[in-house]
Amino acid sequence: MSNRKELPKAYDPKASEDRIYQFWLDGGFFHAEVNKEKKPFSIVMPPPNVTGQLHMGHAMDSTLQDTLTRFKRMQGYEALWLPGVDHAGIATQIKVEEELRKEGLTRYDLGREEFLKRVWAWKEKYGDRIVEQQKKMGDSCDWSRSRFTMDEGCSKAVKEVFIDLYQKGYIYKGSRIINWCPHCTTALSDAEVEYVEKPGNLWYIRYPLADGSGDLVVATTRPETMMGDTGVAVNPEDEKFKHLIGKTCILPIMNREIPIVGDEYCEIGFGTGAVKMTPAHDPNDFEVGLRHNLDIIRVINDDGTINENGGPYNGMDRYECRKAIVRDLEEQGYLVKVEDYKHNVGTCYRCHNDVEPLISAQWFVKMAPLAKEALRVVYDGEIRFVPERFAKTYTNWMENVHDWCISRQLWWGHQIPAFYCDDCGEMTVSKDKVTVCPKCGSVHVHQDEDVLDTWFSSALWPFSTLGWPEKTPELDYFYPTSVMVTGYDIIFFWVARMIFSGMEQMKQIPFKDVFIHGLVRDDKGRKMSKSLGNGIDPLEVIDKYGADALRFTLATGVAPGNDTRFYYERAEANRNFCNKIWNASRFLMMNLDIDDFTLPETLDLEDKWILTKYNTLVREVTENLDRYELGIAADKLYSFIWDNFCDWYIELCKTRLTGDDREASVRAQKVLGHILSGTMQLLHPFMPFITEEIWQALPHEGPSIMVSKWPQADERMFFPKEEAEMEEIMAAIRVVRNRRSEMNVPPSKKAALIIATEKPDLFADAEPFLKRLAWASSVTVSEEAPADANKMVSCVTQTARIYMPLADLVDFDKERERLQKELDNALNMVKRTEGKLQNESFVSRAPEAVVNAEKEKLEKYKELAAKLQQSLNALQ
RNA sequence: GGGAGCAUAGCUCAGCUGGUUAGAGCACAUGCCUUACAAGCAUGGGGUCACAGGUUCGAGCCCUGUUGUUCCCACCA
Repeated sequence: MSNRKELPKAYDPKASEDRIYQFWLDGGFFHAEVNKEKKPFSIVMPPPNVTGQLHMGHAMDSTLQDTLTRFKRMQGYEALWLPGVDHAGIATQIKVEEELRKEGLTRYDLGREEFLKRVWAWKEKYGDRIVEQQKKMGDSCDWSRSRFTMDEGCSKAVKEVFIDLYQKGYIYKGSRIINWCPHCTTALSDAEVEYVEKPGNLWYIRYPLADGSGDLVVATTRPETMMGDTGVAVNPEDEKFKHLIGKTCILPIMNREIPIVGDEYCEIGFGTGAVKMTPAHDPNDFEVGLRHNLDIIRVINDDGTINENGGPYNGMDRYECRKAIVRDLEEQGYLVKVEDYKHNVGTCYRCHNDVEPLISAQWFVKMAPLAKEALRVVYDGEIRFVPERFAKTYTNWMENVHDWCISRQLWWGHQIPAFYCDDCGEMTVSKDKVTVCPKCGSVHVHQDEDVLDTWFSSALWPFSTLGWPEKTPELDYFYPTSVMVTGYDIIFFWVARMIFSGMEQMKQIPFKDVFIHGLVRDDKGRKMSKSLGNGIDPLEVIDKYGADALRFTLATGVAPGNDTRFYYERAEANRNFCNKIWNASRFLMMNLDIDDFTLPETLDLEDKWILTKYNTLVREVTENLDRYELGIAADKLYSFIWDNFCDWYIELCKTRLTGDDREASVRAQKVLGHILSGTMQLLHPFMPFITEEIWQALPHEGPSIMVSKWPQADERMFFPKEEAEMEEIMAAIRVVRNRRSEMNVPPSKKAALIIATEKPDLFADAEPFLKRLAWASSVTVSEEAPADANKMVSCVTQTARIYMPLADLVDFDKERERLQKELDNALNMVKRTEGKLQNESFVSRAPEAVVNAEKEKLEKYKELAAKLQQSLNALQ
């Protein structure tokens, strides 16, 4: 017996995971180096926010990336998974400001420099938290190469790119309508605005014509902007209003005379047909204003209050103002009517407050020239989206992309490297700090106060993390990266921007494949969110069921790119799977007295069967993983391990392991060990901890399963004939079990089996299996049915008629009925298959293999039907 | 307005380039403490693959349309 220590009955992830992770770290197995002997495989991790705490989305991201990385590493690639953290401008600044507020302070009280010190301190304190959580997931990142978007190298890359794009004329500063968040007090890009349908009103307001000849009614959802109205637009083709173009009307409350202009933008028949124009607070009005030279009057402050242009409403909050102005309009008789109206309101993706469109001087990236290459590489298939449909999401967006507003009125981030002379107003864009104005020589120079959009630095992530702008060996070796793994929710924010940045700076794609996954939702299909309080903490799941169970849950049962719901029941099922694996290996350990798993010269029938299944599994799992079909690969592993290996092969081996034949026992141990350790290797990318634990406990070569060589399908280990024969035995076992179960015969009640078959040797050799797995007291094999068959229970497979003398338990009328039903079924199949084969066009057009399979099928059903008929006759 | 996804067992979902009698987990029913595992074993019930056409020798899968549903983009006041 084994001298190894007794293993506990259930797998305990807590006892293993931290220890194993530390073992991997100590072994340096996560580290990747430039190694010309090997092919590179690289993934840069989408950097989680420094404010962050691991959530299910990260857990999903991690699982997929780690699975791919571990797979490729075992396949012999130099596999780099490069981790990092994002400074997350707005999110982090908000967090620190909240902290300050508790002390009764604002960032302005501290001043920029002091405030930034506080943020850095905060980053030091919380920045590693998520890393610790990623380690709990088992992530095999090269932590020695971890990066931060605001570290020295990344900051250098940011400046370099800014200046490059500025010099090419792709970055410019201009006054345009931008999305402004009054809560975060910063500009946002279009991508950072989320539109939410909200119930609102449509207010109809009367604007009297200046010449007193009548009035004009406009409809608006935003009456609080009307102090900024500088015109009214009507469609030039509109018969109703045509004659008013060129005239003026009086803006109520403000009593300002404003022009009526004709513009196509105004749709005939929509609303009242006349639209108030507020160029400072609406992008469309702004465009119309440009065409007709309308004044631009801004009425809303950065903090969402009304400014001095707002007349009586000066100082009011925008929503207060809305109420006040509606009341005033009504009192003064200008309000014609109010309708309920559902409309989409832009909200800030960080704080979810309503965004205010307003005119402001900001920095922009001109997108048209950059989009061209970014589109080409996807059209041409240089970059491939998996699943493919996301390529369309990407191209649709990129084809219609607007210029990117990149300046943010924040302090936390990369400060824009533009310098202004206080004396002559000259602007200088420079990598190095400018202290003297190059135009007038003044020393009164200050840097632009604004910082860049967080996504500006993320856009450079695939090359900035590898050392760019320096020409490092890492950059040369690992770039372009192999695959980008991320959720579909950040295709626009991030994937799109990495692609055009990569093309512009590196002249090379940043990654070959984009592997897109969906969102993890709660059990009711809702998005997990803080406000709903329905988020499930991955660490809690790990605590309860183990990291392997969590990973397996996230990797299976979902088609690529689709959303998935998280159920504790699924994690539990996968925990049970861990336990199953654990007990299978425990079983082997208890029966193990050899030191190596080299396959024996002689293989038994069941060995050939499992080896055939196993080698098919190796081949398929490898193919599936290569095609990013992780769920399919995992499913195959699950059913191989549970069904083929545990439920059948281990049971079949028990005869040899418990028998007296030493040679036979050794053969079984070798094959068991060979398959189990190979299976652990195949499963390792999905379930790294338990597979390592088991692999270490078994005889093995090398320091760790994670650097062991990925199994190869062995062409000499496919035995189709024996595979089929074994399955004939299994079919017999199943059919006996089935009959016994129907008759409620307990396993303790054994029965003699009398088998009539054309393959007596095969079934005679299977006697131990039949005894053990079909509860046979004895097995008699012959070519003919017994004479007293009519007094026995019978069951039939394609190759055998099996009789059990359990006559006392059986109602022979029912028995006949059952056999007749089975016979009818078989005859139906024969008919169906014959029909197919008699179909001339099927035979001539279907591939030969399909036709042959159909012929085989026909033969089998014919045999089955014949046997059923014989059994039935015996009962007459 | 544009684009995309989904609709398969009671529930949640797989089903890869069309090819055996459509699968899994959970739930359900029956019988089992069979010396790896009751977090287990054995057996079973349960599906006109949303609907209607079409292509094909063959359709859950491809095409067209319909219905329901979800999401993304655009943002008509």
